[in-house]
Amino acid sequence: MAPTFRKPMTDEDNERGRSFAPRTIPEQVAEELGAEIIAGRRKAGERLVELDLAQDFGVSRGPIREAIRILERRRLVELLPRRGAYVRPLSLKSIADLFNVRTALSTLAVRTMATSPIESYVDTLARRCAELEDMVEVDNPLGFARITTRAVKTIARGSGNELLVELLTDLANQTVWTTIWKAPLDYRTRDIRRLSADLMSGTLDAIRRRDPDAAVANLSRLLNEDRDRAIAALSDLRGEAADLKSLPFTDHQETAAEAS
Amino acid sequence: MAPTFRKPMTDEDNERGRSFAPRTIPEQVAEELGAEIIAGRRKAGERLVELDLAQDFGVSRGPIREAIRILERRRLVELLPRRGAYVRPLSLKSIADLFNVRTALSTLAVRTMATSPIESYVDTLARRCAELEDMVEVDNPLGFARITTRAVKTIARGSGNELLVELLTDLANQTVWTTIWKAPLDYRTRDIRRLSADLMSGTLDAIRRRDPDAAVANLSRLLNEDRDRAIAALSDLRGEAADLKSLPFTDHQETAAEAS
DNA sequence: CTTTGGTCAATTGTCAACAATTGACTTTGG
DNA sequence: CCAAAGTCAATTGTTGACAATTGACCAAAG
Repeated sequence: MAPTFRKPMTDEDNERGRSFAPRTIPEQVAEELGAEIIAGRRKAGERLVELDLAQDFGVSRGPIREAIRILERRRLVELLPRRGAYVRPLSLKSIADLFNVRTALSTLAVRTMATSPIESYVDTLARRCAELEDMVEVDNPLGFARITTRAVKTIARGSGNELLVELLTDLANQTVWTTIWKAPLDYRTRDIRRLSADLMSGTLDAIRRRDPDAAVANLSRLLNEDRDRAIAALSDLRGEAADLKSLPFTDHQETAAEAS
Repeated sequence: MAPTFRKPMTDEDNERGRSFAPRTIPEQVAEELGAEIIAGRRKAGERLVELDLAQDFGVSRGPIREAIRILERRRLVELLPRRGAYVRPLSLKSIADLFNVRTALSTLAVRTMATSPIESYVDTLARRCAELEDMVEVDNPLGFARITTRAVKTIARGSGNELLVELLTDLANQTVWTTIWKAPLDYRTRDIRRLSADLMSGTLDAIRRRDPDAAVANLSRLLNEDRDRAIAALSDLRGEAADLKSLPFTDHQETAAEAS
């Protein structure tokens, strides 16, 4: 593009319309492209060609390359050396694995928070609970999922463990993505939303009572039921889930740093 | 600094064709540089200047840039937009956080493995236990720590959850690094090695008995004692830990991507 | 003596051209 | 007709040059 110093204003930019813009171009591209992936506009397994992306975003290949590495870090794309980048597809098993890890980390977060909470986040969590309550009667499962995700992130923040916040943010993005991706969005019925909202409130109460075990019990039940429903819903699409296994890169390469 | 050994990727190299180097330059650089960081040759908080690294490794800045992104993914460096890359320093608190997350993930791994283990990894774990047993009487705390790390990774593999393997590999690298970094390496006395070896064996037995709770109990006790000793040892160096706080980026920047 | 503002070198961000590799297609020989 | 080898376009890997930003240094004013 012309030697301008800023990414040209596009529709996507207006869409996001945030007051504080991300600074560098790779970050902007990563955020936008990541949003496309999470929103399902880029299909699982789709190849991401650098030159195409460069033209789409009006920048050269350098920043695109870095953006792809950022998205790899966020587990949204898989990078195969010399073979290109692909939107990371998830097998049914790896989705289950994902939910299990998420639950394990959330459990640590909520236990920590219920032991010595950061008060301001308790209030934030209370707000999230209220939002969930309001959404019980509304048929907006995706919105409900998003609030749940935020509540979990609030719990991570409330634990004071920044590492947890970081890890759970990435994993939560993936679970939302998964949910949107192919699962029937209406698998959260009204009854289920009722139960989820109650469990989250129960978690909040337990935190306020400084009762770690109760907090863990509530939250892990919530997340495990979430997992079971998501898996069940996805299993119904077995046909499509099947050709998922045939996609490129279910295998992982060696992590080299095991130097003896 | 004087780099150890590395291949300056020249035209001659390509013509001759390297027998074993199917990997790309950024990966090689990341591995080498990551090893330097883990080995403590690069100090915590040290700035990594692209041009210097480029000259050290005999390549241009492009691959260096990507290598840095790889190391950011592995949590070994912190990347500040337009301000450069730094060897990630860890506050006492974030070390504790790290160990806690590691325990939480290991707990999930061992519970899964004890429920439905992949047999081949049970054997591998048995081998690790034997190695630990052999090292009880030897005064090689670093080696002991490494075998422990490998055993944990084996447990992750044995759970069949690839995500866990990936996450625990990164975190384990950091814990080893931390241990080397400033903690007195001799904080693992013979008695402590004795206990650790026994707890790992207990974990193995529990897995073989298909007793998840016992497996979790053994392993989490092992890891938690590890954490407590590491923290205690590091706390003795409070003076040095203090100037750690004065390093660049102990403050937490906004996580802008609070996906709307 | 502190503060404000400007200048400048060092460093990171970006780009476009070039090199090397891959995977598909074509050709050739059996 | 099939198999093996060679060819080639598309794509990723790498580079050096150029642009933009940062933080430090220094000067002048309060």
